[in-house]
Amino acid sequence: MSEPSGPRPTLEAVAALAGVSRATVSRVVNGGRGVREPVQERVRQAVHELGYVPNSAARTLVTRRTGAVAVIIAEPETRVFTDPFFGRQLRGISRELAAADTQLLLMFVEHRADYDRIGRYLSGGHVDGALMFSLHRDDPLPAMADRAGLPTVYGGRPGWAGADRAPRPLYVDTDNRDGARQAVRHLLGRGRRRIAVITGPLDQTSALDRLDGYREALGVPAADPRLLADGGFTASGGERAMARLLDSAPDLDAVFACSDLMASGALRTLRARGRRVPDEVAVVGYDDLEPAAWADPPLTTVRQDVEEMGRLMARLLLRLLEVRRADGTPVPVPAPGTGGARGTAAAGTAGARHPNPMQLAPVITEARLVVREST
Amino acid sequence: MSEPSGPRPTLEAVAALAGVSRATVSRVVNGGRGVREPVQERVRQAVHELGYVPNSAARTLVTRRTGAVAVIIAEPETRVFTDPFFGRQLRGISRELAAADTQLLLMFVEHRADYDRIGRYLSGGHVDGALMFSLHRDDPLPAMADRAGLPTVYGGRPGWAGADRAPRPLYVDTDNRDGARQAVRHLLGRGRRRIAVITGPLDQTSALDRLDGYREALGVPAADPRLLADGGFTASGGERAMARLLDSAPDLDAVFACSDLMASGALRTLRARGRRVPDEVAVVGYDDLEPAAWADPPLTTVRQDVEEMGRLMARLLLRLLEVRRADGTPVPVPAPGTGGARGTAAAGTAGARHPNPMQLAPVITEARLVVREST
DNA sequence: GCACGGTATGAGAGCGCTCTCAAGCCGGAT
DNA sequence: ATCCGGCTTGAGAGCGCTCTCATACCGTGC
Repeated sequence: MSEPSGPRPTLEAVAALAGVSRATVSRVVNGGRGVREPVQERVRQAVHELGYVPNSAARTLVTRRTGAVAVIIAEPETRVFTDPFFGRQLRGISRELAAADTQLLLMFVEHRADYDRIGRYLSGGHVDGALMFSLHRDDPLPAMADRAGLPTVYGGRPGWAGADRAPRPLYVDTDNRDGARQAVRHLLGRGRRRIAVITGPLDQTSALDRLDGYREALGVPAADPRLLADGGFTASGGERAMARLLDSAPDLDAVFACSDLMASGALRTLRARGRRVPDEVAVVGYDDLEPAAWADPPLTTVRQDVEEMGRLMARLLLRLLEVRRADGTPVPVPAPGTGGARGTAAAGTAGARHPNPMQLAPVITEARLVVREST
Repeated sequence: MSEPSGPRPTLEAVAALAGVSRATVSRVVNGGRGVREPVQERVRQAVHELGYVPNSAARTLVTRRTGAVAVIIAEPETRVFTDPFFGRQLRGISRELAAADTQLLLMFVEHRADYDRIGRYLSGGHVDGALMFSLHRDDPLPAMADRAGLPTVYGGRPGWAGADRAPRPLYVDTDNRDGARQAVRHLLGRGRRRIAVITGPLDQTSALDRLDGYREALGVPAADPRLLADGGFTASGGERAMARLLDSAPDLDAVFACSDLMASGALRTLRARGRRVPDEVAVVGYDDLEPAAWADPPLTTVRQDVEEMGRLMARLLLRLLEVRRADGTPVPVPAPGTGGARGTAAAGTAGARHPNPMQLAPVITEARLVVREST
């Protein structure tokens, strides 16, 4: 506490001051199991006096644990910071990791070259595990993590989940299909008959699943191409998609936009073209984040607890790390539903002393319609 | 490349395969200075064959460098992820750090307890330096970084900058005062006479400086309290502030909101109260981020290149680390303007072999009015 | 009195890397 | 031939920690 600069004190120094061995100090610093109370007290006193802080590199070198996890966002476009979705999820993750004293390493993938750097990083033993978001089809990241033997949890169901590929991926997702069904049924219930859909990029499962829900609710084998447009999950994409839809199907009386951001874009186009909402065209969004509440008129939307999803991802990963550490072997992941967890079940007992590996299963959270003035 | 699991290969293994010593492999891995080409080739071959990746903990242990910097966001409220400002800045930082192969550790401070954890972390040698944002008055973080001897660059001028306290802080900011002056002069130029201001939290220098610019442009020693309201830099805060202003000064004909987000909130209130924009009330925002372009009507605002500010922060820190490494001594920071750098000058020669310590100065970037329909 | 099991502490090896220093080698100047 | 300087390479110490193993110590039960 007294020497601000100069070499940082080591275990050795603390041991000398406390009149014990390095090993004993190490024990005290790591919980003190098997050290008598008076000795512990002496050691803690010395630690305080010298302002000792363990050197993380040395610790990592021998324990093979870094106490950090990587959060990788594979979104090449500007979406990450214009869509509050990522921020919210990140916040949930950050909170949960902080509670477990685990550090968060943020990495963005924007260019081809980034994959190299990140691949090297993941195999470099810098982190204990990884959280990955918003993967598109054929993203090389999962294979990299797999090869590096790095425990990974995905945000959103990865494309190969359910396929034969082993090991089964661990992920957190909402029930996109059901959410979309609720949205479209709501529109049908209000008498709308020409319901268009603005989808996300169709190489992402969340976008595909929402489109599937739309089809199911309508009871059609495939969506009418004139009523379908890809808005790329961005506001300006939603704007353009809405324009295309109005051109190809001028008689539409409702739009289901697969994200609030796209819905807000759609609202702008509708206003520009003089279509009144919801009188002439009803609009439903998805996410229930800021853009929904601020839109004019406020959006009917499908609520998903994004922050909670982030927290669940973090908990799942921390749990996976705990289990791995206990027995060293990779853990089989049951499919969601079949003995797996639903809702927050998997994380409910995060404090259990002996984690049950069977709880390491994908988590599907609920989606729920929130009705506002746009419908 | 063949063994996916099993213990990761070490320098030793590579050395054995290449038929050289550990030291030589180390040299090749770190650039190969002083190693003959055929030997280098043999080593690289072995590295490739074994899929060798250096162990970062071991390296850090001896070099005392981690290759990571902490980004600390001291925003207790939900502002961080609703205001695109942070995201943009983070993006700039992330890009610049990635280019320098430096990792980004993200930490949020939300509760009192977080300070402890972060303090410990900063003194634990986990990172080589820190970037801090959005500090409020009396934030304990700068003192912590200082005590830990951690090179730090601030986003936005810290409160004590210019005071006697040594060492002078290194920061990146825009010319908030000038930006505000431009905004208010613009309103005056259009014949507005009762111009209100919605400020940010007045324990932040950026909020204070913008308020100062407002006063200067109006040529008054202090703002009329009926024309001033704190909007806390949030959308809903702007909404409430606008309502208060309309109550206390019903005859106002213009509002300068010190962020786009607050301006969008103000627009909502104005619309709700039936005041036409810009006919009855002109509105100017600040930032020129998404909310400005999407607002209805689109906002006249003061543009600052937020992403560039992030990049500059990162560059400044990297530079500082480079200099520290070279001579080990703390570097004096000249005041901005007095021999310091303006605009991007400080970062212009980032690739110089022998960095000039004199370039390690606060950077003030330009603010520029962008006129749109709201005025 | 002595063997015994259990617990508290210390000694010391080693985690994987970098870096200093000494040794070896070569060509050119003496 | 001899020496010198520069360049390339290897040997080995050591970064700060954890963890195994041996040792010392204690109280029991025979």
